[in-house]
This record gives sequence, structure tokens and C-alpha cells, in this order.
Amino acid sequence: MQPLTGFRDFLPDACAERNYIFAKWREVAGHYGFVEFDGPVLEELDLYKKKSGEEIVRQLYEFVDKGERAVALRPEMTPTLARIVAEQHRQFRKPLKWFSIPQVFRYERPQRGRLREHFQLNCDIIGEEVPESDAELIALVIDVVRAFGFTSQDFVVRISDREFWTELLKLEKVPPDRWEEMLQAIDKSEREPREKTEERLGKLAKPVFEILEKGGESVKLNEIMGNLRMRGLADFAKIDVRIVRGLAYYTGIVFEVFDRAGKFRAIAGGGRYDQLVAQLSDNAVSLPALGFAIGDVVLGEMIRGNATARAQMEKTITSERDVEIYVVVAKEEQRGNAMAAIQQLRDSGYRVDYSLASAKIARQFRLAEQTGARFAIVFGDEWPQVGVKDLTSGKQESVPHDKVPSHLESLREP
RNA sequence: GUGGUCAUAGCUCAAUGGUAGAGCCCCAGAUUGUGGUUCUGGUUGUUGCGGGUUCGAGUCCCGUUGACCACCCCA
Repeated sequence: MQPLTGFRDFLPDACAERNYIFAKWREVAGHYGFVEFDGPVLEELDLYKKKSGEEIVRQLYEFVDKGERAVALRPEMTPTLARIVAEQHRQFRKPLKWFSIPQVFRYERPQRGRLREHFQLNCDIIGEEVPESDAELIALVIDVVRAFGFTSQDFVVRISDREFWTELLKLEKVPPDRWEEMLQAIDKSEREPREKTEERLGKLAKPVFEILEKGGESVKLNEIMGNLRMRGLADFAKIDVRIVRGLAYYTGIVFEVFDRAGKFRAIAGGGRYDQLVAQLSDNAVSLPALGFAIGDVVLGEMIRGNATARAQMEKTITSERDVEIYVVVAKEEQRGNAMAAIQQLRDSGYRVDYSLASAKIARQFRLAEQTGARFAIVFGDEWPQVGVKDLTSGKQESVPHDKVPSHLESLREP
């Protein structure tokens, strides 16, 4: 039996990596004053339809439950957040700075960096419209990636502004109902042959390509770059108006994070969605909002593909997982005394392991080695003395059993 | 949804159409109380599944399931 297509088992090594990633995410979000929330994995299908239209249903894990409700596994966190905020925002001072680490689902064929489920860090600021909030959010995404050991040599945030393009569309008198189509064409221009994009854009092709070739900018974009420069983060970001993002709900600044080597798909993306809360609450509540998401799959691939990031991860995982003390029961008659010591050491906060079944001494030492223990404590004929062995140096000392805790403390100091 | 590549031991992989193997891991031993390196021995398979061709199929053909990669789409 295997897991379903596109789903993962997390064996201990994979689970340790996942926990490492989550811990870094929580740590950095905390540095920025964000607080964690969560919501249901299952939502009414309408929540997603309302936001993205019927065609999204094709990629949704969607079904009718036993109460005949049309439901879907969450494909992203933003609609849930917008729903919660529309209902509950009065309880909280603005702006809200919230993050979440949801597992999200999509029904599509798995491929590199993309499965049918993954975890993502979502960070959102609700109720603030000044560009400083856009800069703050971008600084956060930069610091999230930096936390894994990556530098400005490894990744870059490409920052754009949908308003930059909608201004042009207004100027060129393109009817608003065709804006989304035009934005999609610009979004695809990097990945498609020029002729195809020209065809999509029609009379807009000429001005758009002029801008793309000489590089666009705006007062707002320059202000955000200036803000990042003050933080010393300018090397991690650049203005790039080619970024538009596929989702229809973005209204202003949008950005995506890429590895500089271009080996992976976008590792994070986000932007401003000032209308979404109003849209989901039928205009009962209107709050400006912005957020980003970064997934665990591509980030994990990138960490494993980078020597520095990988070493940092492995070191952290090892130091948190290895047991510190392995108790060797050299004589079965000593098992009772060993158990008492094990309980005491565990109460003191040590990670302690031992062989549940009786085993030869050599095997117990091999197990001590394999669990990564720094010390072995041998219970045998010397009782009430016990042997405390430093497994790194191989040196063993005989210590009265009741002096073991203080002896370990003295060895631990340096 | 479309296309390509692949599927052999727990893991990584061999095997001209002719008796299914290696390394790693695991287990046991090398004068009965001390790990890492060594040496010796051992366990492990309906060759993903179902059909077909053939005297004979892991190998060739068809189907199916799954994996990987690309496209579509992008949260």
C-alpha cells in the first residue's frame, strides 16, 4: 500500500525536515510581530467559487458530504482568512499581522516541486494600506528565506505593481472586463514566444513591449525599494514589472521569489488584495489586505540543493534529535537501579534511551553510537559505582551512582 | 486533461529471449563486561498487476496501476 498520488508519508527524516522548516517559519514571523492562527481544512465549496469562479472547481478536491453540502479541501488559506476577518475583525486592533501554516490541496497531476498537498507559510497584513506595509511584508519574505542560510547570491524577490499596468490599460481605453485577459498575457510573456503574446495583446502589444524592454518603474515601486534599501535588503529585491501573478484577486503590489540559478519554480509569491474581504462579505466589511505564501516542497528542494543550507539544516536536526545519554545495562540484576537513574535523568531534562530488551554489551554500545548519544552510563557489578563513558573521546570514569547528575553537569560545561 | 521516460530484495542498482545477482541496511559470530574501522556467515523477491507471443519472458507485444519529467493551470 502506498499513499495516494501526490500525497506524502513523513518518515522520521522527512518529518524532522518539515519540523525544521516550520520552526524557522514561526521564528521569523515572530520576529516581525505576526501571530499564528488556523482554520478548517474543509470549507464550503462556495467560498472558493465566490472568489475564483466555477472553472477553479476543476483543480479542487471537492465532494458532497453526508449532509449533502458541497465542500472542498482548502486549496489556499487566503479565502479562509478573509472569511474569518470579515466576521471577527472588530475584536482586533488594526492592522492584523497574522500567519498560518496550513496544509493545502489541489487536484492536479503531480510534477517537480508540486504535489497534491503541501504545507505553506502564509503571512498577511490586514487593515493597512500604506506602501510601508508592502515593504514590511517583502522584508519578511526575504528574512524567511534568509533564515535557511540563503544569501542575495541565491535568491531574489521580483517586485511589480498591477496598478502600473491597469493605469496603462485605462490610458489605452481598454474596457475593464478585458483587463484580466491582458494581465494574463503580460504574465505569460516570459514563457511564451513573442508572436503569441503580441496576438493576445492586440493593439496593446507595442506599448507593452516597449515598457518590458526598457524596464518599468513607478513612484510606489521606488518607494518600496527605498524602504528595503534602508533595511539593508536592497540586494535581495528588484523591480520587475513582468511579474503579474495568475490570481485574479490581486489589486496592487505583487511579488515572487526566485532562485537566482533558475533551477526551481517560484518559491514564494504574494501581493495586495484590497477588494477580497469586501467581496467575500458582500461589501459588509471593507479592509485593505496583503499577504504571501511560501511552500515547503520547493523550499525543501532548494535547501537540499544548497550545501550551506543543507548543512545548517542537518546540524539543527541532529542536535535536536540525538539522545544525550544511553544507559547500558551490563548486568540484568542492575536493571532496576538503571530504571531509577533513567527516570531521574529524564526528569532533569536529558534525552535518555536504553535497550528495552536485554542485549549484549557490545550491541548496547553500538545502539548508543547509532542514537547519537554523547554519554553512556554503564550499570554493572561495580554498583553502587557506575561507569560514565564519553563516547566521543572513549574515556570512561567510575562515579558513585548518586553523583551522576552533578558529574554530567561538570562534563557538559565546556 | 495531453505527451514522454520508467517500474527487479527494505534502499541504490545489475542481469544477449536461456537456472534472478551485487553493494548498502538488518541479524548472528571472531576465548561468555565496552561502540565507531575490519573479517566471516546469514535472512530477504509472485521481477508493480493482468493478458499475449515463444520450447522458454525480468527482457518482446497489448492493457492497467503507480512513479518521475514536461505541457495545461497556478493557490
